Amino acid sequence: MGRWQPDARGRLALAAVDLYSERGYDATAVAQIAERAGLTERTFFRHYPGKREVLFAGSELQNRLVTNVRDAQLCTGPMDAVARALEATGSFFEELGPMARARQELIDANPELHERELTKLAALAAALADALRARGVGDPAADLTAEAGVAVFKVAFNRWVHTDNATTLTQTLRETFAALRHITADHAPSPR
Amino acid sequence: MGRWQPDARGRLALAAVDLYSERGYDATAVAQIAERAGLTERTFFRHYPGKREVLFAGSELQNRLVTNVRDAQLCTGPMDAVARALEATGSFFEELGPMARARQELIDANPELHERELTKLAALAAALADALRARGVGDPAADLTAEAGVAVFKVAFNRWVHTDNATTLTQTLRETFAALRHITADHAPSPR
DNA sequence: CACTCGATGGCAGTGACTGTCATCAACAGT
DNA sequence: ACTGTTGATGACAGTCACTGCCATCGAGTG
Repeated sequence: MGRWQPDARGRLALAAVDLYSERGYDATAVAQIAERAGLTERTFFRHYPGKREVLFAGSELQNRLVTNVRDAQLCTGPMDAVARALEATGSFFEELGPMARARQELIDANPELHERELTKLAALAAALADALRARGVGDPAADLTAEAGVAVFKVAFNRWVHTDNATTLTQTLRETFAALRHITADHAPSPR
Repeated sequence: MGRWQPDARGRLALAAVDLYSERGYDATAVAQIAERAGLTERTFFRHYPGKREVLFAGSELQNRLVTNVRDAQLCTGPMDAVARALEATGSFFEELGPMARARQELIDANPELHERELTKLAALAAALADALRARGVGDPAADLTAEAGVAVFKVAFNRWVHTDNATTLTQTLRETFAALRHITADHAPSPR
């Protein structure tokens, strides 16, 4: 057996989420997280670069999206590629189920965490735009498609997460993309 | 004459921007800002809630946008209202001229500042969505229109700020809205 | 057995931010 | 002119996130 208990990182994450839920994010000190995990504060910062990052560690969503966009059929337009890539991630969240909702409650309750989420979504948009450029989409179409796609995701996810599970996230995403299509179709160019 | 020099807040802002530009944001301590302004660190935090907020103090852009959306003609669709409200703010930035670019350079050089900017844009989207709902726009159309509008603004502003002033921001916004219209028009509903 | 390596502890330090109380000119009312 | 209040500031101690540096010590390696 090792000199230390296994999976220090996982224990830290568990302790952090528990404490954030129990006493609130602000009222939780890093030293308390470390103590509950049987470690020291210094070790916490060896596993996570900050207090917030425990809740934003993975990059699986971004990886899936980029892969999906890269592997999309060549005939599809940029918005189709992004839309289908996003819709394909619905299962990702529905597997997590109530975990995703609990996490989102934590984030919504803290401006600092909400801010961190926005930068994660911005990174996602940047990665999507890069994937589109790799498909030959030019500028500013690549950035715009990525940003618009993430905007749709924001609205759809927010709607899904605050609804008592009648419709799936994938379905909500489809409807939101359709709504964007209608909204922009009504929009006429501004007169000079 | 008062007991103190006038406009403490303004002196703090000036000192902060100067120091951020000279030594960088991270290398500048709040105590140094206060010292240059002839004040103490404690007083800085009485005028600004944090080190970042010096660069994000005003809310004039948001006020203008909300007013413009509220006063838009009733016959215009939601996206038209948002598009024209945004295009009307072009003059706001062009009056500021090179100040806007210098500020953006600072922000782009620091992830912490960039993060703050994202939450300001998110607040702007929320305010736009509220203004749309006040016009009778329902959900999720209000949120979606606001988020899409802000997405367009992000791309257009980024493009304008990194270009040597050939075209105006208003013009860039018009083109970007047109690009969004083309991109979404090509997008077909996903097959079930 | 010696040697290295990797994960951790310990500890001091910096800097952002807060709570609290003291100060003191300006101002209002009498 | 006297007095009480107010408002912006100074002064100071304290908390907490985060960092650098060095020590420790079991586990693998030769």
